[in-house]
Formats: sequence, structure tokens, C-alpha cells
Amino acid sequence: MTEAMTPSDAKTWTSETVAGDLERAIHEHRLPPGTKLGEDELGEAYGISRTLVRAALQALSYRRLVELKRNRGAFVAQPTVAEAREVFEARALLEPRTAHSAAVRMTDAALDELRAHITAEHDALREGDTGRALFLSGQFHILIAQVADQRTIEAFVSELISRSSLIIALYWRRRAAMCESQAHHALIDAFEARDGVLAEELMKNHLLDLMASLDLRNLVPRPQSLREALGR
Amino acid sequence: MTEAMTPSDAKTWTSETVAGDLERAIHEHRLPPGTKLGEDELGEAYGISRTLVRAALQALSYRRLVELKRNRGAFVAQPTVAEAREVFEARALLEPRTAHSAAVRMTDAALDELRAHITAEHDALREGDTGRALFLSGQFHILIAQVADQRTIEAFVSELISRSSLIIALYWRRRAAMCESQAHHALIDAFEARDGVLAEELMKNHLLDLMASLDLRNLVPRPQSLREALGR
DNA sequence: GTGAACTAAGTTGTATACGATATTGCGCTC
DNA sequence: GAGCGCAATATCGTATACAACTTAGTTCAC
Repeated sequence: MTEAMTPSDAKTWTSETVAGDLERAIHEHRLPPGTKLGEDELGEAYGISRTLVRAALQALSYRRLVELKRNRGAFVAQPTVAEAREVFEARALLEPRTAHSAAVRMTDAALDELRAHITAEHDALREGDTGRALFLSGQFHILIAQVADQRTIEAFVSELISRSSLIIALYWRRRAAMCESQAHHALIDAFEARDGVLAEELMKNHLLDLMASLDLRNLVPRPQSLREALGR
Repeated sequence: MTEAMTPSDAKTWTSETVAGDLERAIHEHRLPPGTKLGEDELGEAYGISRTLVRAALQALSYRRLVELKRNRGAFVAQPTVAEAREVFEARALLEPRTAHSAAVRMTDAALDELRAHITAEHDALREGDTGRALFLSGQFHILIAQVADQRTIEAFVSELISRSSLIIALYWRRRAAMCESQAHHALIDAFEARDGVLAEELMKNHLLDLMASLDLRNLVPRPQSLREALGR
């Protein structure tokens, strides 16, 4: 399921690191929406007791990455179309202005880091690791909030990015072109020029493009797992 | 500490209801910033084991209302000046546009509810219950996000409102005039007229006024509890 | 008398045990 | 053979037990 399954690594896991590991697995689509996350199973996988597993699952449920159903267990969340719209609505409010702030405060070191992200994303795609590419693409957005020096907004954006990855897993229309890094390249240019207004506009359009590449018509919500589809 | 202390009520508490009860107590300033929240103490107060208490404290720590210090325990959070600025920065991005949406979608029933909130706030103030007044004042903002039909943004705003109450506890300048409901009255008028542009502008100014009524100079961060002041 | 070190008490961190609930499969009835 | 009901199994919910850490208090050395 995750690399934690290999019994060889002797890492000592905490609820936080387990939550992070699971979040990354979800973000990279190694754990697709609807996957059952059994407590015993996870505990054995990580070599910890259910106590810590439950803490990690709770943390993920607060970020809406995992849905906790009483007496039924934890499942990787399956955002509805309405929820998908809400997530991008929130991103539209937060990210453009944050990109503006980031452009103003941009440092050369941060620019290098952003460029490194794009390079790594390209490499991952060339290796066919679309999951890792998607993850890196998300980190790009989070890094922008970090540069803007807004940790509260960063936390919100981080959650929204992860949820976006679930939305992409469910509603992505054209599989071919991943998160087109064209937009990220253009953003970097704006950052390099410290052009806040341009960065804000580019981010706004980037998010609109992303949303446009999704199929958010209310046709078939994708039955997925028979019973889950009926919400029971 | 909270009404849960009275042993008479036979309510069965869950981690969620305990978290909600604690959050309200924090919001109403019955649990001031820096208060130690001992697990055994809380467990006895609510008549539950530490397991559920820990779950509730974790939930509150994800909302940044409680700070968890490893092997030290849980404390009501004490936002720094920088954090206070971040919270209001985030609110400035989220709430005005959300007020705009709310104005467009406003219903008569929601208008009545908003008015009821203001009335209840006045009553609380007249009774000298400033804590309850502050809580209701916050609920007013959350209700707006509900009307806007944005549950994701509502969750963010809800967190920011609660954190704002901590900020007010620490940095409020003029004790007399609580969250001046003048602004809320004006917002209701804009909502009644379904004037989105006006509501957005009023909300923006309301937040600026609120921030202006705080003392966010970096003078003395308020030592509070001697050792806590040194971050140890 | 000051300081360090050790000891003891208290609190949190984690695992485990037990009870409650949901689900599955079997067998019975019709 | 179809449908219902009951039992068995599996999983989650909560409490409790024990280990680890922090902290406070005391003693001893200097």
C-alpha cells in the first residue's frame, strides 16, 4: 500500500508522520478515493498500535482527506461535484492574492526552489510516475504561500491542494496532459520580474484552467463501490 | 471550568461534543489563552476517559485553538502578533467575497436568523455576559458563509473566528465597546437590499475596523506564565 | 548558602483489553 | 428455492494499564 509495508525499515512512526505518509499516498493516487483504511491493517503496516493509527486517521479526516464513518471505519474521501466546486472556489479566493504577495517578497533562493520543483516534476513525468508529478505540482502552490509568509493561508492551501488531488482522481477529463506546467513556468517568470499583478492574474487563470479540465457536470457521480455509492 | 463540571447532567459526551464544548468555552473567554488543559482533569469533568479527551484536544489543536506540547500537555493557544496578522489577512481574503455571495443568495429566513443573532448579542451585553456576546458576534460571520452555501470556506472562517476570539482576548485595546454591532446592522441592511457590492465593501471595512481596534504592536508579547514566556 | 544531582510524584505517550456495533454466512421455515 | 432470522466473525469505540518523560522537591557536596 505504501512504502511502510516493507517490514525492513525501522523508522519509528508517530501519528504525525503516519498521517503525512498517508496523505502523500493519497495525494499521489496510490490510495484512490473510496479505499478502506482498516485500523488493524494500517497498524500492522506501520508497526504501531491502533491508537496511533486512529490519531492519524482523525487528523486526515479534519483535512477532509478521509471520511470517518461511525462503526464502519475510515475511507479515502470521495468529494462530490459540489464539494469540488467549493474547493476551487476557496482556492480562487486565497491563491491569486497570495501569489501577488509572494511575487513582492520573492527571493532568489525561493525562485531556485520553485524551478527545482518544475524540473523534478518533468523528471517524474518522463519516468511515468504521474503520482509523484501530481504531488510536486501541488507542492509548487504550497511553496508560493510559504514565500508569501502566510502560514495560516498556507495551511488552508495545503488542505485544498490535497483535496484537489482527490478531485482530479475522480473528475479528471483528459488524462494526457497532467497539470500543464506551462502555467507554472509563466508564474515563475512573473515571480522573477517581481510582478505581483501579473502573478495574481496568472494564478487566477491557472486555477480556472484547472477547473475547466475537470468534468464537473452532475451526470454520474461514479458508483465506485456499490454500497458507498448509495451513501450507506 | 465549563458547565460540564456539574455532575448532575447525564449527557453522554463524545470527542466531538467535548471539542465543541471546549471550543465554545475558549471562544467565550471562559478558558483564557495559556490555560492548561490537563487530560485527567478534563476527563473527570466530563465523566469520560482520557482517550476521548485526547481526541477532543487533538481536534482543537488542528484548529490552532489549543497548542499540544509533547510530554507537556495541552494549553489554550496564545497567538503571537504575527499570527494575529495572518488570521486577519486570511479573513480579509475570504469573508468580503463570501459576504458578496451571501447577499446574492440571501433568503428572508436567513435574514431573520441574522437579526435574531444581533438581538441575542444585545441581550447578552445588557446582562453583562460579554463572553456570550462575543460568541454570538462570531456566529454572525459563520452564518454568512452558510448562506453563501460554501461549506469549505465556512469551515475556514469558523476556525479563523475562533482564533480571532483568542486574539481579542490577548490584544483587545478598548474593553468598552465590544464587537460594535453597528457594522453588523449595516451588513444586514445590505443583505436585505441584496446588494452584494455593498456587503463586500462593508465586510472589508468591518474587518479593518476590527483589526484597528487591536494593539498589534510588537511591544511586549505578554509573558503570561513565566516559563511559557520563554517558550520552554 | 549556592549549586548540582538524585529521587519521587505527577502527567503524558502508547499499547492492550474488553465491550459494542456492523456484517457475513448458515440454516431454518415456508 | 426464496426469504427470514440467528449465530459467528470482524471491526470499531472506549477504558484501562503500563512505560516514558517532565517537573518539583530534597539532599548532599563544596
